[in-house]
Amino acid sequence: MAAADTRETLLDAAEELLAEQGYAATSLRQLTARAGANLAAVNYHFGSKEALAKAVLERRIAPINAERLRRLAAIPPRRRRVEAIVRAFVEPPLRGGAGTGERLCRVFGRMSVEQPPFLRVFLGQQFRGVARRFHAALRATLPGHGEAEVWWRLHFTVGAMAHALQNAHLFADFTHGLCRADDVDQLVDQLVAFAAGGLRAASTAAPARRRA
Amino acid sequence: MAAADTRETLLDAAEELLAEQGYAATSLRQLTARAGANLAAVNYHFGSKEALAKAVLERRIAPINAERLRRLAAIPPRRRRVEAIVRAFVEPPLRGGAGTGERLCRVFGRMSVEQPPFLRVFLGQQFRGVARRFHAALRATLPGHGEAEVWWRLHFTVGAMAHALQNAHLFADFTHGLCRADDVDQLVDQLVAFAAGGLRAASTAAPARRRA
DNA sequence: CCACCATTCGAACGGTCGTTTGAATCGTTC
DNA sequence: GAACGATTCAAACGACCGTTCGAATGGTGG
Repeated sequence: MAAADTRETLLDAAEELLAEQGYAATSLRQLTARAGANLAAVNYHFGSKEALAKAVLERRIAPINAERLRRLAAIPPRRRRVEAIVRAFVEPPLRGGAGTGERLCRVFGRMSVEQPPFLRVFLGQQFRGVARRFHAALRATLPGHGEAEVWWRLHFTVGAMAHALQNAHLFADFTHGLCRADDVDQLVDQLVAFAAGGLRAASTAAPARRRA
Repeated sequence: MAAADTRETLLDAAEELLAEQGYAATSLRQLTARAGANLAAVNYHFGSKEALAKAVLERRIAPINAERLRRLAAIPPRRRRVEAIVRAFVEPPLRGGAGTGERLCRVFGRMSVEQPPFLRVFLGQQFRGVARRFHAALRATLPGHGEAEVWWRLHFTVGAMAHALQNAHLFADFTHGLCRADDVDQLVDQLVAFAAGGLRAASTAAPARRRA
């Protein structure tokens, strides 16, 4: 097998296993076995397990964030409604770069939750710029909402997206197969409607609030 | 130290570490050291690491779900608006049983994402009943929405809740401290407004949809 | 054909993991 | 105070971890 092939195969196997089991629970022996490569190949091609995990994310994040910004910019000013902005934000990661939508999103979700210390700074840097752009676009479309409020709601949207894919199986059980998160079209439509509704909700007054 | 104390101390230490690092990344040596107990204490009191993790969840889930149902039932029929139902659903886990709100929710989030195989069935059983009750209550308040649709949106609400706490630190960085997830009052208010808005959003038509 | 460099391979390293064991210790009961 | 069950303890078990190393292998340019 050519060297480039081995590298790519390792990245694919790592992407699968990180999505299924997370970072700590995935061993290099299991990973290289699935990739049909030698155990030492990971350290030869990437240097370490951490570097491999980083490479898995790097391979996907950049194209997805670029696609998000491309779609955001492509929305005609007359159609700058919340739905369109949310769709530009959630659809690229859900559909993935190359048919890897669900798996990729699960990797992100896992990593962002497991947060191996070496990834915190890295993940923050990768998403900060895109988040700012969408935050600004949403504020422009929702003039009555405060800055913090829109941040909160964008954050909630990310959570809804990540969770829906993470727990696709559990969710299908809950609903006796009524809702299937592997139907990406349905998922995107439902998520866009929900998040847009949440973003548009009346601004919270914030003063004197009741306790329980 | 009395036996009951050791048991409880182990549960507390496990709750902290599972929230911070997840299941796979937490070792029993680290855990027992923090609890000031002997390494063998875990296997003596709980039988295994898996059983300890299960016990951590069991200690909290039942009271929280009971509180959810209590609050749901306590809503006067005249005030059965979406906001009240959502608040009854999200506030008990966020505030936690005994000042442990954030930590507990992080444990849930971690576990539901990491999904150690031995916990999948367990978690499903614990939440199925409560989820059904809230699904029914929401449908009664939102007569125009379909069954699957309300399931989707309840699922999204859970994701928003879990994610907001999981990534509290990252989020505070993004917003330069503008949004602090450790301010539970603010978090609950923002989440209730967002989720209620999302739940109330117009029903998705579902037919012929565009592709990007 | 040969020398060369990149890659693969089997084997081992030290270290940590969850678990088990058997003896030491504690609190209670007679 | 002696006997006893419950609990704690130090130590070790085998297994698996990420990483490293030197030899074997492969294709390429001289």
